[in-house]
Amino acid sequence: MKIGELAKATGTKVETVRYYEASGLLPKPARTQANYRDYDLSHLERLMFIRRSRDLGFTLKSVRELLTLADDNDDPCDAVDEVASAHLLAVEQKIADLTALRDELSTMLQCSGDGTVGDCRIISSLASRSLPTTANR
Amino acid sequence: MKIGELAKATGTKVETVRYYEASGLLPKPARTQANYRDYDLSHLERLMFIRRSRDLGFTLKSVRELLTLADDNDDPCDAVDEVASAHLLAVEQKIADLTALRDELSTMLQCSGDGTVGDCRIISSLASRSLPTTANR
DNA sequence: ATGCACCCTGTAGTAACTATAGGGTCAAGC
DNA sequence: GCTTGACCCTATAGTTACTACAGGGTGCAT
Repeated sequence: MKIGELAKATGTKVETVRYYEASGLLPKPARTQANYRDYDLSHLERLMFIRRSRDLGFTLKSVRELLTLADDNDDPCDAVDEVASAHLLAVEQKIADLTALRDELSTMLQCSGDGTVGDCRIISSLASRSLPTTANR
Repeated sequence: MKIGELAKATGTKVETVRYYEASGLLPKPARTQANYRDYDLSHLERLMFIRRSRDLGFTLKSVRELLTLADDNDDPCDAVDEVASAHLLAVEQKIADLTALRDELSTMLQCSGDGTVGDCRIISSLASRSLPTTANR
């Protein structure tokens, strides 16, 4: 199959497919006489794996790891578990961070009124958390 | 104050401060005879505003908008409100996305066992969502 | 033979920094 | 008076995961 078909079948852009090849995630396919990439089922499966992993928020680095692990069919699956668990933890952390952030934002927005910028609470709440008494963070 | 002091006072890296200047967020300060940047209180305040906004997840583009709006002290504060509300919405969307993702990940992880990669459920659940019947997405 | 959709390579652009190279400045200590 | 170390300067490249050209070739239909 040609790159456009592969791309469509996996919901990927053509450029992205080429990018995955360039970064070594997708093996180089055969070429037709016209120098077109010619993919087979194994490429399709691998690309689907990559896309699904990306959809689940794994970085390409993690995808690379997962692919390496998946290729070694006899390895214990602990390492896979580790990658996935680490990612789950990271996602949970991000949710917690974003939730805190949402609360702050919505507090900030609640006291917004009809005034001008001069006495806008949003602006002033952005301007100051702690004033220049000591260094923060 | 010198750039290092400003950086420390706002929890910013020196390079980041220079980057904000280069991208027009922070006005160019005076220079000492030795060509060192020489900041005053207004810079400190502006940088604090920027950092606080960034901490709340605003993009630099939004920060730029907020700063422009904040500078125009007599404008109605509606525009500020709009930027902040849009951001709140985006954050809420992201939380929803990540929550769905977390659920999928944790489902995936629940059925992980002690086997080898050959029958690892994580790998197979990454490999296939829908098989090459139709295009997805 | 001409149009159109598709393919090719190679390079640059995106966001928001971070890091490096290769240099100058300043105050302290010997 | 000279060195050492911490700081400052500019300019450029690297990071992540793509996306978007520019400039060209291919294949099929009309």
